[in-house]
Amino acid sequence: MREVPVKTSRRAELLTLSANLFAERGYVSTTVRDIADAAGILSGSLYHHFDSKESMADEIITGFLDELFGTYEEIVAADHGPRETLEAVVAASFDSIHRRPAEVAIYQNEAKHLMQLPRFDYLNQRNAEFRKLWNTILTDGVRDGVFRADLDVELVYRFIRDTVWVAVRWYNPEGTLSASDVAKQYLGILLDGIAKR
Amino acid sequence: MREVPVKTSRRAELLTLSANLFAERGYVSTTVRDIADAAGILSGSLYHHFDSKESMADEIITGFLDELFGTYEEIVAADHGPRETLEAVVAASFDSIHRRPAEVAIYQNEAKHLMQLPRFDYLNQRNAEFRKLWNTILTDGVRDGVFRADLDVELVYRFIRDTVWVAVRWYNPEGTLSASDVAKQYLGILLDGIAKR
DNA sequence: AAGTCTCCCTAGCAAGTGCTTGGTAGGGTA
DNA sequence: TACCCTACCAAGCACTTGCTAGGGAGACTT
Repeated sequence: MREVPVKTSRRAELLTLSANLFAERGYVSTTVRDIADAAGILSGSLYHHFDSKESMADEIITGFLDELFGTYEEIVAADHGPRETLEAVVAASFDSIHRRPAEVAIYQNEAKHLMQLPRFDYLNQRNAEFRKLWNTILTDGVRDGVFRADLDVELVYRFIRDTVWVAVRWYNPEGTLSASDVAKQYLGILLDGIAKR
Repeated sequence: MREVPVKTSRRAELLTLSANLFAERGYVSTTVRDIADAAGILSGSLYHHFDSKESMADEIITGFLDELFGTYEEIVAADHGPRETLEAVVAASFDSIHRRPAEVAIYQNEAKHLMQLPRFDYLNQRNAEFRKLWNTILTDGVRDGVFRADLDVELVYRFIRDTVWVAVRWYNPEGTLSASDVAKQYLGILLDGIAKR
């Protein structure tokens, strides 16, 4: 009934491997032969583990999004104020960039194209969830007088969303700058601006 | 000696067309047959106008970057203060998103991969120029007391760069929100933050 | 009238694409 | 002994990729 560890181990290994390749070279530019080469097997052998190249990407993205939104739900459930919630969500996002850079990169770079396939319909749902999350935080914050009243909430949402995720392009998990450092710096700019008082 | 208008017209037509396709579907996913179909000709006929698919992308990106950096140079040459320069550069960038969304999208999405080809070495140079531009503006601003002293200039540069360009993903040139509207909102957040005083 | 140039077509090639097939070595289970 | 499982290989199929060779119709130039 339970999955045997050994079975999932090889799958997970191959998924991690292909996630890195997808992130580096892009989904379409990564061939099944590339993946197989990296794994030290032949391309046909991949199809013992997976139905298709597409299903590999699916599994990678699904796993990532499930974990990410699990974290978001915990934060929202904690039910702190808008500002604390915003800070926690931003911190959690940068943390996911730190821990799963490949998955974030794939989500960033390939989602737009994959979303068009029926199989990846859930990406649209996740986007809607994400948008709702941010709109709630920002709207609550404006209502409570924590955020400026003249904000275009929809626009601010887009700015935050894009700015946070796009950091995956330059963030180095092994670098001296930690994810929480980046989050603090970013929140400093976002909340108080770069202009001197 | 001079190029005949008709000659460049057809080229320009095909370039605009392929730029749109590259932006929508991505460079690798756009086939020469896709481009030819959109132009109403056969794929082989494209090679009367261009050496290769790669040279089409090259010409598109080069044209865009030359224009963009021309504008930047004018702004820097005007030699206003750091804050005004920053505002002008941001405004010019959003304006280029408005006028050439396809080119910006291509630059955003494909530069990373194209840069690895010797032919596209100039992308690295342009990146260096861009970085220098922003570092100068920010460093000068900190020196003059216009920007906060505790800024990590390198980090702020990355945030601004990415945030501005990534807007091409959602900005709609035909929408109600103009490029200067977006620039104003963005500068409001960047300079003064979203938190209420 | 002859030549040249632009723009396109017909037809195809070599290299690569995702994926399928039949088969096998090694291990565990009854 | 008989059976099944996991993980893989060898070979190749149908199709797509960027690109090429050679030619032809029409407009312009000389």
